[in-house]
Amino acid sequence: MKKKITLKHIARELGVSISTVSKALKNSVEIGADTKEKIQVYAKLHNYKPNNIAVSLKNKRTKNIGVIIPDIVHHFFTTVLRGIENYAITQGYNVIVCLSDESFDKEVINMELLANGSIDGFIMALSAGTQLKGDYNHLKEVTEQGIPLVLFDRVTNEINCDKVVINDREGAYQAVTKFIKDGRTKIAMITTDERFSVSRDRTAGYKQALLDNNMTYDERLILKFPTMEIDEKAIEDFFNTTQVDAVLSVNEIFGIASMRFVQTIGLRIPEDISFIGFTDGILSKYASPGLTAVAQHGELMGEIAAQMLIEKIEIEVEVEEEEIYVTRILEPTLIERGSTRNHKS
Amino acid sequence: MKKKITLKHIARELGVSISTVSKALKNSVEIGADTKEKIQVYAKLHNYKPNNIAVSLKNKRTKNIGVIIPDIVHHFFTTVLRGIENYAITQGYNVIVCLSDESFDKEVINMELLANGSIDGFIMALSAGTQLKGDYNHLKEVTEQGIPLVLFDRVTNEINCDKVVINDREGAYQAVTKFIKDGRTKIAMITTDERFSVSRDRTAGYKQALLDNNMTYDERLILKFPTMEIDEKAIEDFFNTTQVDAVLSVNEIFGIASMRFVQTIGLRIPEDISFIGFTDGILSKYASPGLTAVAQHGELMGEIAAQMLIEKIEIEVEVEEEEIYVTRILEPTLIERGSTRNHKS
DNA sequence: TTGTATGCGTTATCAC
DNA sequence: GTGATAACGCATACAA
Repeated sequence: MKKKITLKHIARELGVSISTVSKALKNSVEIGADTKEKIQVYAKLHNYKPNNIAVSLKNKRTKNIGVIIPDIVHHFFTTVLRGIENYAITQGYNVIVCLSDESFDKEVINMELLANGSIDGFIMALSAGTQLKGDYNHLKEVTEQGIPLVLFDRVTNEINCDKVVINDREGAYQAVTKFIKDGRTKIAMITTDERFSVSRDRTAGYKQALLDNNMTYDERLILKFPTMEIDEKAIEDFFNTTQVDAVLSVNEIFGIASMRFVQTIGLRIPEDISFIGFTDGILSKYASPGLTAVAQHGELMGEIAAQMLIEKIEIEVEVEEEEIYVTRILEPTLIERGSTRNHKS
Repeated sequence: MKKKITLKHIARELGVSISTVSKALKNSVEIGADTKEKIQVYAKLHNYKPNNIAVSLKNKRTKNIGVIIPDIVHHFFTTVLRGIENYAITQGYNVIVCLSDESFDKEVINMELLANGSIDGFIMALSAGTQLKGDYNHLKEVTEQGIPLVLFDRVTNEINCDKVVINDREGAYQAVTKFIKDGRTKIAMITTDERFSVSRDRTAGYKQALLDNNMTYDERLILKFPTMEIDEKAIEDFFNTTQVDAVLSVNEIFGIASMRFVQTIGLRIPEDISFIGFTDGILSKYASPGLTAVAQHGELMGEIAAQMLIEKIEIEVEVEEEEIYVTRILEPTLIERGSTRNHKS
């Protein structure tokens, strides 16, 4: 077991001082060519690498970014995480991942833990619990400490920080507009509690598109779940009692489950009923027929979030004045698959 | 912007020494009740929390565990990661995630980066690149430095360390046995290069089951891809030219894609052809029909890996003697869905 | 050109 | 009971 070597070891072995070694390894011009050579050779030979922790303590920079997401077994978050990781690594940052598990308490605990020096900044999507509770003090504390924060996807206006979201409203609007163009007249929406920012915005877009096309907004065509948890029974009841010819779903699971069910009761997709789901994920792609989806560009979102965060981390905030925070809004894209087709043609 | 408070601040404010503050906050009996009280109150009020980095430097323990996986947008790894995170958090550990992106080079870079003091131990699944290359020096170096390592799922015999895998061979054996019991006679297998440990073992189980049932092992019934990358065209060619009535797939993507294709050419599942896929994931569950799957119990695997790792981290390795490494083998479970059914009944 | 001293925030040993 | 001091590994301002 060969332990890690430190500057001190090298200094002792070579009979020089620690600072000489330190400078030599940074190729400082202060050090004589021969000593530098000697030290560098020795370091390479013994595979010297500076201790990250010591460097962090000294520099007050960890080169770690903390990511807190509600759930990792969720294709969209996973996609964002990949984007974050990809960009972070190019800038020499590591990603520390914590799961809030949709719980307010876990979110708070994880955040406090990481905020004690482990990370240089946060990227996060709010947990369901936090959104339902509406308590953002843990976020406020972090930002007040001067720790940069970027919120993505599930955000709140209560906090002043950089944000990156997709235009959920526009995505829903486009989807419904497409249904209408295709000749659909009874357009349903499967959504969740309005306290979830994404559901609120998507429902707003749905409604707007109907009104802009002189169609009526009918509450009975809305199937609303309290959480993101799927309830197959409710879906069955809904489709058994409600006549619809198009369905927009706030996530792909609801959409896929609905497609499966209506197929079992003899409806044809897309002839009798067509579907569009948010969050173009792996399920949408491999469903039969494929589920037309509003793509959220998770990977891009992650890259942008990481970019915004690292930028904030690296500009020395000498100016204590009013910070400028921006919200990047990405445009969604409709990915057409077998679950939609022109009704009249 | 209220900066983080340190022991030094408290000491200065209260006119005591730093060590007194440190002890008081640890409730040391050495400190007088009143000073202790005073200090604790002040600390609570100003929300003092020790700086993780400084503690790490002092203790030579980071309370971080490094996880290196090939890909995060992959349901199985994601599941394992959740298991790791769940357990780690209960023990006060954070998870630092790095993606090797199936590349040998990235795996090496990430590993070296984290090994320089950022983490107390590693949990990882080998990248495709590493397996194909067969070069495990980066793992050797880490273990030689005394950093605990747990390998899961994609492992190698070249490295002495704790491992946790499922019994891939047995999983395949069970699947094929079921096909045979159901009266299937032309059982195909979709797999990848044999240098991937999982493919090798699963193929071995497939072969063994055939032989044990006095059936012939026919190379022509094997569709082998060079990597885990899907090639839809090859799948189409295979099913267009080969007559089979059952298919075992080493992953769910290959299985799902195959099911979709055979349905388009008019075959009925499971009447004409039945399917079983490895890695029970979200796709298997939501496919039509559902894909019968060999469940790998990723979350459990992650928990066990984390448990093994943390145990190794926390036992002081005073005894330099021969380490005992164990390999935990989890038994797979067959999850039956619509893609299989008794052929003869 | 090289070395000394100091500090990052904490803990632990030892002296008072 | 309390505090000074050293140490973790590194970086750097300042001496020599």
